[in-house]
Amino acid sequence: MNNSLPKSATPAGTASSRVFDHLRKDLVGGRFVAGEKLAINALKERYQVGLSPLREALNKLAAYGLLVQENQRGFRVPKLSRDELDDIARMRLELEGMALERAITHGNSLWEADLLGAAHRLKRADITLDKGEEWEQLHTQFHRTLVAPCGSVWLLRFIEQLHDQFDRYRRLGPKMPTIRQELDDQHHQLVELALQRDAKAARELLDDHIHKSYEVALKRYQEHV
Amino acid sequence: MNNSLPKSATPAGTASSRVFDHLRKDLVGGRFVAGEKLAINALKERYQVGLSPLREALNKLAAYGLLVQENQRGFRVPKLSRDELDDIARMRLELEGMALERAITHGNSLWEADLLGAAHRLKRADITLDKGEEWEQLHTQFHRTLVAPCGSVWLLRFIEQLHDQFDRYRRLGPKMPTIRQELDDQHHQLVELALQRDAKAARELLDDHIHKSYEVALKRYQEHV
DNA sequence: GTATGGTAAAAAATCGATTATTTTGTCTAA
DNA sequence: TTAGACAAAATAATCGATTTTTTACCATAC
Repeated sequence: MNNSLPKSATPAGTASSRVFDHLRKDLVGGRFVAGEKLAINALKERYQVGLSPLREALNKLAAYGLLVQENQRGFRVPKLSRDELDDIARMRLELEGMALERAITHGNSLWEADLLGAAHRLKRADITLDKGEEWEQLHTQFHRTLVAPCGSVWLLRFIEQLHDQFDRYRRLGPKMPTIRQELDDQHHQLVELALQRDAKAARELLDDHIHKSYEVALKRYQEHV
Repeated sequence: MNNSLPKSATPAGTASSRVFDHLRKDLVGGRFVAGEKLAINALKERYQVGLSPLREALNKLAAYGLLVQENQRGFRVPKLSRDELDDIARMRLELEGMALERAITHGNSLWEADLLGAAHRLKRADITLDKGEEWEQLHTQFHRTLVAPCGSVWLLRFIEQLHDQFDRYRRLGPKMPTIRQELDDQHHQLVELALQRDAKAARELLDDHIHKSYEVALKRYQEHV
């Protein structure tokens, strides 16, 4: 019997995990305003789920740091602050730099292929497509691939968390084409340096890359307040 | 009217947050066997809560990394592995070292007082009292205090997470009095070096401290398997 | 005017029961 | 004996309703 049919609208997984993924994307993408208190009943409607799976997702997001939970008074979207942005950027510098050096040491030829693929897909991405969501997806994937073979699951976990937090700032405003091009170029330079196994140069470039992204994020934050 | 009476058994907070705290302690303290599948109904009994708050707590713990959640098949206690222990210890070296240097730079006299207090309470702790739980509490608190003024909330968050993970290994077996004494001494030496603002020496000592703790944890893990 | 207290409405948290999925056990056919 | 099919049991996930707590509003006293 053929059980492999797509079953139409069964995206696999529980209602809770689906709403978690969706909410996470929306929080990182700035679909909620920082500091806002979440109206659970409205979210039920918005995501078409019941209360239980929704609350489970909210609890997970709170533990993950994309929400803050106050006992007996629900969930809110964390406030943004200059201090926190600085903190996040600095931690990205430290942790991603560390991870990149390790990745260049350990990464094999499969990694090289993945990296080339991820960079290529990112370049090809249609930035106009639904609010740049496809580009965002591929951009995240590229940075994930870059550090993937660092050998530490905890380091990767922290980096992913920081990325989500950083993007809350970076994605506050619309795309900035000029600086955008510069950052895109750096992605390819990063791949080259990685393939050449030049850990030192790669780390310096990544530092610069994060620094430039930080400037973008900071500007958007300041315009946004 | 006097509303400030203790209200006997009202430890404040929601059922969910209470069971979260309790479960976290039990998971870190090794009250569950690694790899074990959690029987939710049994937990309901054990912690005297309903299904909803219990599941919310489990979801938070999964996001925090003290449980693994598999869609449609509940929660289990994460397995232990040599590789992961190595990873955790290495990350502790990196992150706590970084945090300690920053703390020594930024910490003020209030911090000095807190640190002395935490070290003193740790020394005074009755290690025989209920399975050393009081000592564990104070030990955690000491290490938290040590790095507290590092200036990065994310760094502190990651360090706390790593501590919980590390303790799953360290607390596998019973106390080892010989090495225990050596580690206790180091706590006081750390305070001294911190007060002297000798960041370099302090970091080296902390490295050694974590290294020794790692040896303990590794031995316990190997005996435990 | 400000503060205090009381009530109604809203929202959060929790419960009890239902539904969906996985696991277990048994039987049958090769 | 073993693989597969099926049913029954166990467990996970979700729903709908209830309970608890907070918030908003208004009246009264100082």
